[in-house]
Amino acid sequence: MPLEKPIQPDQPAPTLAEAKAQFINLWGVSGTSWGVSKTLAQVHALLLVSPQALSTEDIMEQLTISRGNASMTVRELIDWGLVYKELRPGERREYFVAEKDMLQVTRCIIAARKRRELDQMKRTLDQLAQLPGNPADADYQAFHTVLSDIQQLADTSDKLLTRLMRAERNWILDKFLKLFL
Amino acid sequence: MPLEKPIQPDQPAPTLAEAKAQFINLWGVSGTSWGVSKTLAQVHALLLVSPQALSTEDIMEQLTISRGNASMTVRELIDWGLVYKELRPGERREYFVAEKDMLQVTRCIIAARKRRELDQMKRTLDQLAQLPGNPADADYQAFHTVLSDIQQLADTSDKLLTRLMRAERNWILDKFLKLFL
DNA sequence: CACAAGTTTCAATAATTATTGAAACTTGTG
DNA sequence: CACAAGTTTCAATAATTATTGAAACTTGTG
Repeated sequence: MPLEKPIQPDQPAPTLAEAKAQFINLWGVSGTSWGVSKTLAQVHALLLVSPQALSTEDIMEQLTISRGNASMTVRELIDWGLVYKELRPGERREYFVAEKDMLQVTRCIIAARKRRELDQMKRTLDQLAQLPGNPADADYQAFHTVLSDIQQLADTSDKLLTRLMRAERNWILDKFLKLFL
Repeated sequence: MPLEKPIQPDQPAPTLAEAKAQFINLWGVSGTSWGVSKTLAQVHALLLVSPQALSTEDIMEQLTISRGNASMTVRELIDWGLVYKELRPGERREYFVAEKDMLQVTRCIIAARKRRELDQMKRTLDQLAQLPGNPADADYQAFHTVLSDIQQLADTSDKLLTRLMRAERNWILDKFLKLFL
């Protein structure tokens, strides 16, 4: 709740905490239009703007979410490769840090979305394209044209995304953009 | 319902109708992982594999959805630029055809997703970056670094998507892929 | 092995999002 | 302008998805 509507500060300029809260809020909203849960995006944002590693307890407190939610969400972020566990010798409690290199973050996000949105579809398309039918039927041929156009498109996207994922920072900035824009 | 579980055909090979039904199903499932409603994706798929234009009535019937749903969904597809109205002289009823050129379809989808996912975020980011704070504070600077990294990333994505949208078929296939893969 | 300090799971519930369907609207025609 | 043949809107409801929180589990230590 303190993160949603920060109290009016004494000085006119917003405090750092407020700015962070707004950022977490923005990321949460954007997250839902990106197809991830609000909480996932918010935890990611919180860790991105935290200089130190945070514990599950910290995350629960700062975002006012339940322990279960925090635990599951952090685990998912680790799966995506966006967050790392930080273990402190002699402490039982686990701490979490976000990957701060935005290029790396982008790679993880592209990889995750590709897995979710593209790979499954390609598998099913391949299967569909195999269904044999009457090849003399004009209607059937039209259907197959649509199908193979989509397959080609999926393949092209796949290649493009794979390439982007492997891209180096300089490659993106220099070769790519300067060449094409 | 006939579209969900097609009855066993007499001949071993699947009928065209079955293959189409499976495609509509696939597209519907993929749609949800792409963040659009199942119905939107299904109506699009249905129109993609229909050689003739279909009326609202046809769509309702073939997908067993309500009139309201069919009406709203078709209107949204028209907004996206994926479907056109076809008016027949002397007829009150409206018919709908899908854009069949997959390159064009891709452009529409990229444009729509960019609008939804990127443009709003860029606007809010710009706003956030303006919030002034204490520039001497190291913590504050770290925050601003994250912010401007994200902005740069958003800008790069924006340019890349804009470029892709304008791309010609041959440009994509030849120059782009052959050069980079 | 008992306990403390944590983490994870998962059934119940809350929140969100999509869909229905009846009423309101639009448009062309006699 | 009344009516027929359609389309659109939108409040109510259904379906889906996210979240809670208590119970089960895990792990290290005396």
